[in-house]
Amino acid sequence: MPELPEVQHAADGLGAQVVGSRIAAVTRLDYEPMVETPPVSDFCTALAGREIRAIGRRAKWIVITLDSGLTLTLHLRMSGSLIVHGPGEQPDKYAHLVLLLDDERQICFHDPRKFGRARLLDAAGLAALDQAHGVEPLSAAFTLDVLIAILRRQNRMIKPLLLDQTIIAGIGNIYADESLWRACIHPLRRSGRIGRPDAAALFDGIQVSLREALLNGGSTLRDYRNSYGRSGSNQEHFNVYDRAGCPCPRCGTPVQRIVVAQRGTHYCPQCQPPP
DNA sequence: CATTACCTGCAA
DNA sequence: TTGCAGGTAATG
Repeated sequence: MPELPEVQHAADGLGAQVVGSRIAAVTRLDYEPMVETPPVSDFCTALAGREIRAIGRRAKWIVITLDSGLTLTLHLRMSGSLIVHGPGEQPDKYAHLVLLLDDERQICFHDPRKFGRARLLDAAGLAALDQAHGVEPLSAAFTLDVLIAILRRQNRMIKPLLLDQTIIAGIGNIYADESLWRACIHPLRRSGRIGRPDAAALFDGIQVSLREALLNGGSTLRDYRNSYGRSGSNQEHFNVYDRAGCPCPRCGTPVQRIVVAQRGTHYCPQCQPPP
């Protein structure tokens, strides 16, 4: 579920609540595959007693900087959320990882599908995580010329390209569809055949879709909640995502749903002409 | 590039 | 009961 806007919002909300707090202990870890590295016992030991210095985001990873020099990184995958519980509040059965803070609050990694992952990284591990991902689409490094270079160099179907985290980081199925609709580009078009005007429209479409979602607190289809346990509202602003059969907001043509790269894909057959 | 697997809940 | 879901890694 969570894509860039949801992960950013989750990270911001978590940071506002727990930066400066200290992790007393890991009090629950009932699904060990969630921790990819280091071994679970080391993971728990290294977290105990550490102060949270900062919380940010890289791609779809939440990045938690600790006072030990290590960095806790969390990926929400499809159904994860991070919620701060008050003292004594009992986490439900989906809270597979719980960090108890020294003021008795608890950071709960809630994830019904158990796809979420955690890594505790040293500086080299953090650098490797960074290098494994592409440009941040809301950063100054992402310019129209950078996007055009990507489109030319890759020359593959535009939708799978947008979903490839090693090229551009943070776009997922929702915002790929929404960005392409804004740019009037068909999801099957080859990126190498997208000219400068369409690339400029895509550049704007990506940034507008992501920024709007961020302002709306992200999109909640089923599981996503922010760090206060609240849903986002951006799903009320979808133009095409999850709206098969509904009228296109621009021209009224019914939105079509096809499958591209094994993902449900929504577009307007009138505004986004086939290649 | 396509397919499958990882998990569970929920809607059809 | 079946199929589908915001993501990604591991296979042919």
